[in-house]
Amino acid sequence: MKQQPPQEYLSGYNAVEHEVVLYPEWEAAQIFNPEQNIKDGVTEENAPVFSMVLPPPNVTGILHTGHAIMCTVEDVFTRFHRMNGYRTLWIPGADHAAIATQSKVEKELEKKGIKPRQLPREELFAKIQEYAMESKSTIQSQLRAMGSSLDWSREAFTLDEARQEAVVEAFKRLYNLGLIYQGERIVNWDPKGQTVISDDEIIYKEETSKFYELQYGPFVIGTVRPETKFGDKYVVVHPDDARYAQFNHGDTFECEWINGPITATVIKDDSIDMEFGTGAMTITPWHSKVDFEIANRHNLEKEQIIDTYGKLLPVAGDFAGMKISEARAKIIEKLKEKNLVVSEKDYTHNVATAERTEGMVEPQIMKQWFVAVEKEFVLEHSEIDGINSGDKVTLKGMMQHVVNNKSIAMVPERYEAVYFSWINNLHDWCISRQIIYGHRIPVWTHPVKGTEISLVSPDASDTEWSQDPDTLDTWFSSALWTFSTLGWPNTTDDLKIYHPTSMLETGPDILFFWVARMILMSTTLIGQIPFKTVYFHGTVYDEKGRKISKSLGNGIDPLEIRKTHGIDALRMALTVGNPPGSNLNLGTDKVGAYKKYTNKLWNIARFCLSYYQKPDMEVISTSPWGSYVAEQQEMMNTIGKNIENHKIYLAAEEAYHYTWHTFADKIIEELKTVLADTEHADYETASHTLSYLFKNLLTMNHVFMPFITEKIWKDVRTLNDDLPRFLAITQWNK
RNA sequence: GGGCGAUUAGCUCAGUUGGUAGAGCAACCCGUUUACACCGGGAAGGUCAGUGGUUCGAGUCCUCUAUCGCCCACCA
Repeated sequence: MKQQPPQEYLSGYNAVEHEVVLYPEWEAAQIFNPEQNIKDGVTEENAPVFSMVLPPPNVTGILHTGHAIMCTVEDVFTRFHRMNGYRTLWIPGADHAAIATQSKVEKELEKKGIKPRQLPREELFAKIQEYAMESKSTIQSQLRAMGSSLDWSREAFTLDEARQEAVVEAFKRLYNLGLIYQGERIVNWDPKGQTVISDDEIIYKEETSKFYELQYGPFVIGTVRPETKFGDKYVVVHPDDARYAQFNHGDTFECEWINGPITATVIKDDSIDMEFGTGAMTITPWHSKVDFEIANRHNLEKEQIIDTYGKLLPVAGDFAGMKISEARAKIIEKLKEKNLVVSEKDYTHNVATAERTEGMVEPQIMKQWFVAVEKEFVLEHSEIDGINSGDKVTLKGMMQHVVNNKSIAMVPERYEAVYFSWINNLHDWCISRQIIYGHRIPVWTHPVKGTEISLVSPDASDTEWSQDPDTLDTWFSSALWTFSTLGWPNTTDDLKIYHPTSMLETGPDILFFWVARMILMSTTLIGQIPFKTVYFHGTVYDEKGRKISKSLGNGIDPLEIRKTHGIDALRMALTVGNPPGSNLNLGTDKVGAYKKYTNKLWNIARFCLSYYQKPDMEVISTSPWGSYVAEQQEMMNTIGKNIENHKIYLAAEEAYHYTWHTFADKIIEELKTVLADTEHADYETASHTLSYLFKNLLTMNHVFMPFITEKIWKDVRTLNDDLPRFLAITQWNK
């Protein structure tokens, strides 16, 4: 018998209309909560576990294609495992993104004429927090819009109460192990942002500036930064340089310099490049990393020339108080008057700028907090392959070990080499920042009673306790993410069940910032790897392969495309042809192609719902179309295998191809002639077979296109009421 | 300077251990009384960047080159 499909199937598929209804239904039924799945009998309690954390989006912006790709890929893996009987957990959250958030809010305050740095600390913090909370709720709703099957009951924020507890505990343990220390070191100072930043937060920009050769006693030295040269009293040459053979290490000489005569010392050091310039240079240890190291090797004096606002100090004499940018030309003028400029030419080189503020980075020697990556310590508790509890280890060593022995696998594999090359050059991690938004360094000092690590004052009645004014690098708290979201430092069931997590899916741009730091924290603090597999998705470019940028206006806004094409279409476009680690050139055309696909599926449903009846396997077994059943089963196996092997780009394409060119073009075409005649001898078997294949077709497509398939499932259930309430919790192979 | 990736149909890209080149989009021809014109059918389109090699056989493995992209380091 034949029935009318629901009225809405008579026109094309309207994506948004269904999307906005379905997500709240999923959420209300808590089907993305693994414990609820067990209660509902969807998952066995002792089933294998699939767990994953969502890389927490920064609270500074709105969802972009990068987020969309992340949600999509992760949701495909999550839904697939949930539908295959795994106890499946995917945890949502957001990152407070310390510097990024603070500088964004400060800019807005400045526009209103408010000087943010003059506000009391608490007041500025409150304003930033207010912005962060607002932005966070926007992002949450956008993650839902993508169809992400996240367990919202476990939502976390890197700066919420539970995570503060985790951060303080982590700091305390590392401090007690001697891995966190405070030291005077040369650091990257951002005068614009008024904070230190880590090496990884530097962006090098090409710049053409003047390269001067200056007469320095008997030497000619080169520089692009004459404004730092006031205090230079060491000239460094290579020990093997024949040109300077007559000078010995430690020789001194008098020479005329910017502000009058000085006494200079000759230093011989291997690090000098004899080919470059004259092979002689003077050093400014306070404001250059390389110079700092040379000075340390030879025990030379260091003197600060530039203050933290980028202005010259009294050592500059007449130039004191000037900004370096304006001082440079004037200094050269004076040097010319003194006849000390030998030559000048254009020179292209890279200058260090701060990622967030885009200000020039000015190295400074400062007292900061560091994590020691090469210091040996005893790892009390270890579940790591190849490391025993009580072994002596270093952070660097463990970070290398777990990837080296494949405890953690990266997909694609080539990122392992990138990872190792970074680790090999790793220096101590500077974790203190001179901003106020973030986790405040939990170090309290007392003039008499010493130092304590805690979130609040060790003794509120004793006002002599004072807390370190700095905050922690935002990556310190996100490095704890795989286990802080599961309740650490408390010993929770969640930790036991879901950690180590199964997979981390993220962009390769945060391999060092985040992936490596998570490995560091997890191995050290809980003696486990944080995840077994790291899957790197590609970067999205436009259809011409250009970077997405605001000025080009070439980005696809997921929320706009949602209105015109629907999320399912976007998800397909982001999945097909997007292998891990390779870039994805995405244009509206591609999304349009998959919009047609959703419509195709819609029309398949219109046909199949007309002939649907509860499939009876016994009837089907006598069907002349048995090969279709076998073929579909094989297809689903292939798709499943490809997902397990991280080839979702192939899996999605296979589902697409099967749906369109096998199911629609072959199977429907063949069965429709039989179904047109209710008296046909094969009518019953045709109807049962079609219904069965159709039901599986929805399952097959659900992980990629959750909305449309779930909507159709609802209509299938009206004809087949013993099916699970949601397709999202229906088993893949049943 | 060091490293990685890419180069396949007009465009965007697949091509799993080497065995006669694939998809989508675009363009071309034909076809609309009931699943769908957001469609169906058909045809067309490629010395797989170049070079040398291994092999019975190379888009696939190895050499070198070119172009593009990315990452890391950074020289005063």
